[in-house]
Amino acid sequence: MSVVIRPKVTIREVALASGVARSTVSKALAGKAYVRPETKTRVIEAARRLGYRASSLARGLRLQQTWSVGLLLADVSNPFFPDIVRGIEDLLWSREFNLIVCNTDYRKDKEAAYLRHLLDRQLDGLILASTASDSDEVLQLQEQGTPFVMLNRRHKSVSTDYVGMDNEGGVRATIAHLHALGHRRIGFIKGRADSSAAEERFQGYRSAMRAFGLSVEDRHVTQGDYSIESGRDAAAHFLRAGELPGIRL
Amino acid sequence: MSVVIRPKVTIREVALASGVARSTVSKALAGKAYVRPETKTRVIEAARRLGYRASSLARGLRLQQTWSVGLLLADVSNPFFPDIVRGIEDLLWSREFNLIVCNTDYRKDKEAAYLRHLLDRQLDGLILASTASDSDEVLQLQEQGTPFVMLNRRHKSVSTDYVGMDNEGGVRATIAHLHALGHRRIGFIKGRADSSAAEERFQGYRSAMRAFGLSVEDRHVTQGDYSIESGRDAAAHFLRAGELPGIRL
DNA sequence: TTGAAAGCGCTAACAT
DNA sequence: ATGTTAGCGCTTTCAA
Repeated sequence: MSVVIRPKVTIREVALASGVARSTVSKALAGKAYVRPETKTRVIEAARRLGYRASSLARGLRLQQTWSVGLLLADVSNPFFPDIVRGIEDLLWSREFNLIVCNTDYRKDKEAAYLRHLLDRQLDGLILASTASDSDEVLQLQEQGTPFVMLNRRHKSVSTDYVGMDNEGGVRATIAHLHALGHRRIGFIKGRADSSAAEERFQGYRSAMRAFGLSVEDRHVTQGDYSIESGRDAAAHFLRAGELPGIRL
Repeated sequence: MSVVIRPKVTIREVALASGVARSTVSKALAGKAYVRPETKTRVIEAARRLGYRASSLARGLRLQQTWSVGLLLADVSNPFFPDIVRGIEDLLWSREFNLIVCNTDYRKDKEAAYLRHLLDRQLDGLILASTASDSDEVLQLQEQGTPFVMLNRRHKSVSTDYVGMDNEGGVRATIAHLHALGHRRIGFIKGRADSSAAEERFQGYRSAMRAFGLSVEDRHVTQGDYSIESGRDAAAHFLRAGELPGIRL
């Protein structure tokens, strides 16, 4: 088997083929600036014939753009995330941008390493969906001027763009519901300590309990970490204690 | 609020700061080639102090590399995929490569468009997990010389690298199991027509049925498309027909 | 309307 | 051991 090595055709070949300068090819293809219609069609035709596609590496270096955004999340295989990834990717696709997916495993070091790595890549934007609430890197990002959004996580001191859900309100509604059903001993499994979302949910629990005149007892609150195992452990804990919690979060 | 614009520090700054040429900085940082130890530490120190990080855009253009691989799949939010994405990303992370995730929605046109797009990006490799078995683009890929692997899908005419599961054997084992349990009327919901995996599974169904001396009846075979809806429709179909299928695939 | 030249930031071949 | 030069492929002044 002989392998056909077909060198990628560059703007140079198109220029040669259509008898104009490289800069003219660029203009003709970009569609802006003055180019004689006749020249323009000739260039476009040559480009088509040669199968020319501009190198995004070269354009990127020149324009300082990558048409890519990075998404930092804890773990794509956590069922919480795929729909989010999907939604983001859909929008990016429509804009001809690419999505780079990064799993941080809830680890600060991995997250920081990834962030550094992504900065080298000069991505056009970053979506942070797994950042610890006290991450220093977020601060650096802001200084660096890289556009980014926090997703479902807030930074505890730095003010940033943020998209998220009403964690506190959600838990309050849940507890109101259980209360309406007549439940009074309502337990709570906390999320990771460094998650602002977990913190907000716990706030919701406490304020709702207080609002209903129920006391928050230590034995009704356990610590989880969003994993299946920690949920099972917490449930077992409640059962062993002879408690049947009305809510598992 | 004044925004601090801190220009990205380039190799030039490091060269200036350490009093050597840009090429020397490059060598010193790369760690190969001859550089006097003293010079080397001076350069490294300057780089550290200035927070220098080489632009991967510039390096990429020069080295014709992107340290990225693209993954084409039907839909990340299909529960089949997240674990695969996760596994791929884990390996890439360890090699300091990035993963670009692309949803094709089982659409040939979207897949082709994405493929073109990814070729412009000059990715270092591609993983095709959603390609129709008769895609022309696969052929082009091969001619272009871009390294790629087919995942769970085979091309019907082109021979490529391939990673997949034993579709036929899996279904045969399933049917053997049902048969051992005493079932005789065994139905089958086919996957998408353009999927080699679906084809292999159906082969497994037919050969296993034959092996057990069971006839494959039209009313026991329906067409699905991997969506929840199509599964529900097929199940409803069987139930309406007064059949209780022993297998839903 | 077109082309020549410069430059994005880097690495490698080639002097020195 | 270090520096000079060229060039990756593109876009954008600027000049013609």
